[in-house]
Amino acid sequence: MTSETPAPSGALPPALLGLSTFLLARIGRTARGRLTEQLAERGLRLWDMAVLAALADFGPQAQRDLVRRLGIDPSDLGKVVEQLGAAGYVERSRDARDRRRVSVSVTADGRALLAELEARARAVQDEVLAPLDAGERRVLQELLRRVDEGMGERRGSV
Amino acid sequence: MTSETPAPSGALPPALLGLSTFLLARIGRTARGRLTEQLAERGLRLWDMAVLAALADFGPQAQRDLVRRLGIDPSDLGKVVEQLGAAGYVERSRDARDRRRVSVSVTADGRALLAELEARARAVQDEVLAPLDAGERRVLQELLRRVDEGMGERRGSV
DNA sequence: GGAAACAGTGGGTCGGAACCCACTATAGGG
DNA sequence: CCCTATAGTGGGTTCCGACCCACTGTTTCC
Repeated sequence: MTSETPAPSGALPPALLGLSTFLLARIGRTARGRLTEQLAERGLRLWDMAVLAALADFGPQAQRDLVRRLGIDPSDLGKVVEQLGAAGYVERSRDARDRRRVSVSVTADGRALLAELEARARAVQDEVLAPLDAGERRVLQELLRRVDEGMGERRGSV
Repeated sequence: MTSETPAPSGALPPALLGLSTFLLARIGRTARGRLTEQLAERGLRLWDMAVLAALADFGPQAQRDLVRRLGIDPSDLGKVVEQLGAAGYVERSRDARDRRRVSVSVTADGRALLAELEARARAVQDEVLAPLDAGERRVLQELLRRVDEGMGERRGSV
């Protein structure tokens, strides 16, 4: 019944733990890691989820819109959409008005998948935020939302 | 005065923004990235700072202790210490009691460097947490600290 | 009708982080 | 004294995400 985790014997340096920057980096990394793990169980990555969410929330749109919205590289998006398409989670069709564009839409299967992924994400969340009660989680969520809003977006937003 | 950042035209999917997991992943990634940037200007990486902080906070110790404390790979730590030593930020000496061990301590230069790095980290923090006032930052810090404490530590803690 | 801009695709590169193994030197227990 | 465990070093590999270029087809503007 030995722990699966090697686990540091001592505590981390207060000099680091006192920096929100550092905590954010550290916790964010863990959250990201666990989320990625969950997605990997379905053979997916963060971008897949982001694309599905964008399509579900904003409706069918051209790849170029997804590129701008998500800050993903056009080439990479192509690959993501290709995979999602092959698996039946999204559909692609040439835009009749502008035949350069490929309009992408999420299928029913895609929506179902997204729901599952969101559930997994929420599970990760419950794990990570375990020390906080419901009220505190709401406060945290709100603070994070505002921080996120204010962040000058650079590349690779997701 | 055109923005240096390409910047997504539209907003991100609410389905994602509603997940704290996602916000943490995203913000944490940004924080980490900017911090890494700052360190890179001095030719350093996160591990360098972590090691300096650990030495400053807990005093001279063997590499093996740093390995356990920080959850870093022993081999990687060796490289970090080697670099820091070459630059004069830490000193290494064989432990007289147990000559297998290499005791590492931070030098005056190392402390000065650490102070500078902390200042840079705080600058990043001011940037990232700009939307929050002082009180809110304190709340956030406290929530993060508790979340961090509760996180079952896996590998690569820093 | 031709030139220039744009959407998308395919095929890469590059750098970083995590990880791992083989080896030396030392310690400590029987 | 031998055998095993430990500390550290050197030299790798592997994986992934971000990035980039060259190219095709299409539109737009003159």
